[in-house]
Amino acid sequence: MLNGDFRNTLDEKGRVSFPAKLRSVLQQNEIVVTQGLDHCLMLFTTDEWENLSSKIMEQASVFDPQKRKIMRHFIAPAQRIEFDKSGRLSIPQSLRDYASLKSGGECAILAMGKFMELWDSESYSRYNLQTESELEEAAASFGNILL
Amino acid sequence: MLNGDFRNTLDEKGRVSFPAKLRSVLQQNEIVVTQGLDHCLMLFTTDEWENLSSKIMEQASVFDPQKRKIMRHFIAPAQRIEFDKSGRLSIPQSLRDYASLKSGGECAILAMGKFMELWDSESYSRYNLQTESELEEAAASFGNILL
DNA sequence: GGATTTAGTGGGAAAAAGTGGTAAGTAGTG
DNA sequence: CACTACTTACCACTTTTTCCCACTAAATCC
Repeated sequence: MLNGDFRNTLDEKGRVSFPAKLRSVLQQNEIVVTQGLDHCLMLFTTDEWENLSSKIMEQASVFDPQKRKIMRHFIAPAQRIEFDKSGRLSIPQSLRDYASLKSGGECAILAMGKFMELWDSESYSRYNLQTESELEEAAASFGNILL
Repeated sequence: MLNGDFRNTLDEKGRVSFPAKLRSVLQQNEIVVTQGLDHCLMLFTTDEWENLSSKIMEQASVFDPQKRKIMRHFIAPAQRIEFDKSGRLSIPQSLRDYASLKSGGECAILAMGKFMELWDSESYSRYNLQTESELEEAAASFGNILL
């Protein structure tokens, strides 16, 4: 079970170093990156990705507009990326654009359960501000689980 | 299993360089291009195309208006195109028109499973904006797969 | 608390990918 | 048959990516 919240910088060449703590849990030299929701990127282990994508593809018919949307959003942008010698990921341009990751900017890496998210730090702060009120409501509906 | 999301430019002569990463997966130096849905082009390996088109043709009766439509839309405009020495595809005029690909404009190449799509970049952005709300709904129905 | 290891950052050189243009060939037209 | 328009093939250049090495900062160990 993955967890963690890290801040690293995306350098001029579009590389982020992937937190060592997460790498040691993953036990593999590569990861699958694709578009997520709310304009962040989602990261999966190769196994998790195979699992997820095959489930999507099973259901996917090109003639259903919603499924086309899902395929274009999640399946197409997915890329297997290997860590370099210093444990960094080189994020492809199109994915950087989607998550508005700026060269030289800070990004947030969140790990939760079976997947991870990669955010532009500013976008993430903005998201947190905008959804602050939703948190109360959301937490309320989970109240009985918590205590 | 193909995947990827790339942005390349269509030059003044109607050529797009086909992403090297996809070419290395395809293992052949030609591809079949035809009209797709949502005003993009669809690209197939020759094998996939043979497979798909013969399935369409089996069912096709000239006396059913819907099937005439399918044949005219997918079968008729299909073209085998070879890569040039620098790995580019020269897109025929009529297909460029269908996808409103502009000379000197940027285009998006999406790969998903058994086929690929070629979009005018602007049209694709427009599509993404228009379908942003659908994504939430569509993703919701896949929520249980994710976790 | 100082020394050693580990994580994270930055940059240079080589390779690969993508782009633009000229020349040669082909087909269609008057 | 000649001319024009268009396509194809080839070559040269630019940009991006990849690989490697070096440095700094932080954490860990004794």
